Amino acid sequence: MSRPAAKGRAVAEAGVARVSDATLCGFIGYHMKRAFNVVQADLNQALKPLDLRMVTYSALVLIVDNPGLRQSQLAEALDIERANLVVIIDELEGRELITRDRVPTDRRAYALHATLAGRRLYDRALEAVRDHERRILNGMDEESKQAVIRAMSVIRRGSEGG
Amino acid sequence: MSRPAAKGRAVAEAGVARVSDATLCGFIGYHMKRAFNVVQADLNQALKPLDLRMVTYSALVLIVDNPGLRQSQLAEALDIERANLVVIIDELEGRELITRDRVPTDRRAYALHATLAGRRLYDRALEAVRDHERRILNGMDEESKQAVIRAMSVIRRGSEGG
DNA sequence: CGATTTTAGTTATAAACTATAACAGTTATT
DNA sequence: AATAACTGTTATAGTTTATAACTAAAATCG
Repeated sequence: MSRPAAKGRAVAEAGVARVSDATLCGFIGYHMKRAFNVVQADLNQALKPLDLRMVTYSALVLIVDNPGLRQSQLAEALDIERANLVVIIDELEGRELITRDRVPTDRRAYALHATLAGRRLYDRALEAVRDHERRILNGMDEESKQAVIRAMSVIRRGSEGG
Repeated sequence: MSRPAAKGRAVAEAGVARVSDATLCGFIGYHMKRAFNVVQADLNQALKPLDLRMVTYSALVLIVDNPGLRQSQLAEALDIERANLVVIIDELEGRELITRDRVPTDRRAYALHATLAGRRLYDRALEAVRDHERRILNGMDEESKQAVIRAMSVIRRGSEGG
């Protein structure tokens, strides 16, 4: 009788009543991380039926869109180490979604090309990712989307020049 | 003489002239990932002198701001597994930045508190992170920042309800 | 030309991060 | 009192990311 015990909480004190992240909320980066976690989780969920992860999906898209791409170009575009790209390419090639074609004029390099199966999966994946974005953006208006893209570009640009 | 060879490019064809990420650029998630990579790299760089990483920094901030916090509360707030939080707390405790205090009313739990050294590091870290944000946002106007925060909140909210 | 340096792809390996299951001790439920 | 649920922990395996070293081929330069 003497203690209402908020929302059915039991006797033992349960630390703080509510965790405040007010300080962290003062930083854009915090909001970006939290939101990106959601995006990544949902995206991987959306790609799972196609047996793709974020990185294999991105790689496939760039290979389809840039026929003849070299592995080192792809690694740079994806911002991952050449060494780590190898296993990704191995996987896509093993599933016969892409081919590694020796380049006659530079026998060190491989030119990457998507197979028909690769292009078909590309189409399906694109569809799945469009659905995913519609879902996570939840009816966000076009203006807001553009504002985000502009802001993200500012951040990205900053890391290049001086 | 017959071949200008764009921008001093040597004889062997170097795959595609320029990698197009136009398809991926159609997705907000892509822009977020690219930008977040930059943020994360710069943040970790900024925190390195203080021997903090993104996650240890976030944990320290939440502990300072929420005295008496339980590990399970912190794990949930940081969106990481209880099991994985243990080593993080171990590290902060080992450096005497925080203490694990047994709770008399619930002898399973530990209440987390920052030490004086922890609060001092908190202050320095906050300063460093503010500098970092100023750097990466590169003079972005307040309105754009708020637009980003609103958009990130929309994404984050979407993952909670139905 | 021939020696040296650079590049492309690869392998091996370590480090860091994440997820899962199982456990002891304690508290809550019925 | 018996059972279930919760807190922190350990162990472990899977993933991702970073680094160094290697082969083969091409570019550079005396």
